[in-house]
This record gives sequence, structure tokens and C-alpha cells, in this order.
Amino acid sequence: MANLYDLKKFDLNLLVIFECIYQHLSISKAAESLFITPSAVSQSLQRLRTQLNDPLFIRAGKGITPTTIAVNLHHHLDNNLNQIEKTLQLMSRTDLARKFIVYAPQLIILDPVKNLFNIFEQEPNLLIEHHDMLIAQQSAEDLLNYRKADLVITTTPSTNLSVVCQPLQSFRLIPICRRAHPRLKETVTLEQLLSESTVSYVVDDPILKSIQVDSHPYFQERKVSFRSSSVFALMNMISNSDLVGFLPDLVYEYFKDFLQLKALLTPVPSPTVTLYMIYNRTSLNNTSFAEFISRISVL
DNA sequence: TTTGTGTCTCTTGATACCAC
DNA sequence: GTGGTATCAAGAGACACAAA
Repeated sequence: MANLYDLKKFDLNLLVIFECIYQHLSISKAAESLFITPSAVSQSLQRLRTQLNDPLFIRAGKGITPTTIAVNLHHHLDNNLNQIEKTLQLMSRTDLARKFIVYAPQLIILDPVKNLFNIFEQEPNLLIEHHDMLIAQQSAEDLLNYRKADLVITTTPSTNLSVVCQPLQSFRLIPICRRAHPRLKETVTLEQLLSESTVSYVVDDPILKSIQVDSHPYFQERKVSFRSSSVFALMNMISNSDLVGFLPDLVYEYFKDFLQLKALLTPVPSPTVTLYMIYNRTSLNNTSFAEFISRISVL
């Protein structure tokens, strides 16, 4: 492994200038190709001479000739500089595989979050890593500050000036049960709803928590028989039992036929939740990310 | 984050060296 | 002497770093 401390002390640009002088065997021609003055090249050569304790080039008539040390240095540098150039070219390629870490609710199957991932899929070398935002231990701002996430989709907006926060989509939490429920028709009273056992979503999200606690007396009075941090486990339980649950209308529309679910019309007002898309303002310096965000904005 | 300071690299202009 | 090239000296601007 390279001794990075020693490399830090050495001005690697001097080697580039050296190689340019060697290729042209002329200070002025090297300066011309590097778009600097001959004096600057000469001074850089002087610094390299001091570092390596060798004149490297000796004046010969109107030009200069390399010393044996310079010939050897060129021999070793040639391949290495070519390798560095190839690495830089590789890094600048736009089709290089890129990895984006997205913290989002489990609702990634839904619009428009689903559309976001469709956009990613159009980029063949893009790797998407998804984490469940609703059970994340850190806030969106912390995830972005510590570069643990490139994009966060959450229910809590941010006013931090270092991040960009924009509304993505709103959805309603509606009561649902299985279609073959023996007691509940499409329209039910509050008393009927309270007489049924329910499922509850275990979540750390402050907005969803406040809905479960404050939005309506029903949520405090209901009898909870099954709790889970998995939206899909809740839906599966509702589909295969007489339990009732409040789930996003988007989830219901997507799974209602597959899981044989039924939406209930109740006097309980449906809480509305808004999803926000948050990302670091500086991330826009990344061309791929900026393009991705611009494409989301036109959805 | 801002500010002050030292260092580095560059340019400009002048000078030295060499071939013709 | 002239022209081409390398080098030196001084100053300007950029940058790194430490302190507030």
C-alpha cells in the first residue's frame, strides 16, 4: 500500500511537468503544451531537481538533454502516469455504476415513489439501496448530514437551509377489512367499528404516531389485537381475519383485489399524510443526481 | 464560519547562454 | 549582433492552516 503521508509531502504535479519536459526536450515547448510560461516550467523543474538531488536536464546548445536519472525516472513514470490517466477517464465516465441510498416508507410500490424507482431503472448502471424510513433510528436531516442517505422520503418536512425539501404526494388513511367480513358492510357506524378488533402499525414516525394518538378518539378507544412494523403483515392479517385496520388509500387501491379487501365508509374522518422528498442541496453538484431530481420534478 | 498569516505557484520582465 | 531558449528576481494571487 502506498505511503500516503510521503505522497502528500511530494508535489505530484512536478512529475507531470517533468514528463512533459522529457517528451519535448524543451522547457518552452513543455510550457506551451501545459499552457503556462517557460519560467513556471523552469521553476518547477528547479523544485524537482532539489527534491531528487539531480539536475535531471542539462543545457545543450539551444535545448536540454536528460541525465541518466531523468531517463530512469521517465522509464518508471511512463506506465504509472498512463494508469492514472486511465483511472481519471474511468471516473469521469457518465455510465459508471452509481449507488444511491434511498430511505423511504415501505410504500415504494406506490405512485409516485414507484415512479422514482422506475426512473432509476432507466439508468442501467444505477444501484438502488432502499431502507425503511419509518423504522429508521435517525432523522432525515441526520441521515443526509452523515451521508448515510442520498434521498429521504418522509412524512416530516425539513426547514434546514442545507437541504432541499419538497412535497411529493399526499394520501389518506382509510379503514379497511376483508370483503367476506361477517358483520361489517361498506358503511359502518362508529359503534360498529369500535366493536371490532383492529391491527396497529408499530412505527417511530412522529407524524404517524400523532395520528394514532391525537387525530380521533376512535384511535384511543379501539381494541388492538395485532401490532406489526410491517405494512404487508398488517394487510395479510386483515385479509385472513376479521380484524380492521387503517391503511393508506394508495395501498388499498393497489392490493384490494389481490387480497380481497374492502374499504369502509365511517364517521371517523380520514387522516391525511403528506410525503416529502428531502436531499442535500450540495448533492445537486453530482450530475447524475441532479438529472434524477430534475426528472422527478416533472412527474 | 470568518479572518489573518505564511507559503506556494504563477506571471512579468530582465538577464545569461548558446548557435548561427 | 541576432534570435531562440533557459534561468533569475520581484510581485500578485491562490491556497492552506491556525486562531478567534
